[in-house]
Amino acid sequence: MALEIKDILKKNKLSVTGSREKILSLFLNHEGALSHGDIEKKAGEKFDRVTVYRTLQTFLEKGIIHAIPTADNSIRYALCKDDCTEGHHHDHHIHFLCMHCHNTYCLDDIVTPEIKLPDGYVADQIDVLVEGVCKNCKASVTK
Amino acid sequence: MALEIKDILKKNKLSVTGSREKILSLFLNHEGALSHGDIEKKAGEKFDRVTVYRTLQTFLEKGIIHAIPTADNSIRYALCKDDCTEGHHHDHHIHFLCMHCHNTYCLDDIVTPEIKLPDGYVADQIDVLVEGVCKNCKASVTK
DNA sequence: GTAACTGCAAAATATTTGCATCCTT
DNA sequence: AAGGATGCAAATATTTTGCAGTTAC
Repeated sequence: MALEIKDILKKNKLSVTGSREKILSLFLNHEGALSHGDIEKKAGEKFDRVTVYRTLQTFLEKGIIHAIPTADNSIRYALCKDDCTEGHHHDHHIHFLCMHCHNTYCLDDIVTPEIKLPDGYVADQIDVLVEGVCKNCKASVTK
Repeated sequence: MALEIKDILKKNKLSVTGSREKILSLFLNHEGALSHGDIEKKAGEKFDRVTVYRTLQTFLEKGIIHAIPTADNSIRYALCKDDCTEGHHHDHHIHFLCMHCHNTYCLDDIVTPEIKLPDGYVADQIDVLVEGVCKNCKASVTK
């Protein structure tokens, strides 16, 4: 796992530092998306808050993670798939926000939205946020 | 128009005050969504910033407006249709963010998304944000 | 060794809260 | 008249910036 982390950083022409390894490992070991606050908490008191801001910004610019705006105005971040490059993504994202465990899942390559726009509107990118109950929580709730 | 504004406030059991009339009129006279900053600017220097916060909060709670989270982390607000009540909406929203004029349009009752979730995921609410070029800008750009 | 990264301090910005005053009903 | 809304001041929270010291390559 540690090797994978270093590889991702090197592939993106980033120097391998403790904070980057730590923050990237948080994403790799967490199914779902993380908020800035989540990352600060999970990283312990080891890193300055400013470093978290700057690391997330760097990861965003490199396309390692992407931002997910949610209805409660708390931005979450999640790992991008390999085909996300240089901060640009393919033309649609599907995210699922579980009302039960509050995890955010990226379902990008699982479903495809069909959006019929009115005449005259041209779509360039589509972001879908679905709120509901995720697979894991559903399983634990209903037997 | 002034009558309509008062009616909306009264229908929602809100007292009719200058700031509420002014802020509500901004929404009624603007096709698209407004950010907190937009509202402060358009309202001129007449209202305290705190009043804008509190008025938007009140309108949100009454379901007069709803919040639209966007990828750049700037929340916008837009009028709700009549069937939005008490801060709860129907189960899907479609918003269109124009990359040209930067307006945000609500297309709620125009299109219906078809989202096929993986097994085990249960959807409760669906929010769609489409980025592209709106009808008005398309018309002005292409002859 | 050099360029880049980090932590600290501080500035800038955004949001919330308390309270006295004013306005709506 | 009474309850609610507003403005002001101030407290909090969030995000950004500058710079000196440290680390990666």
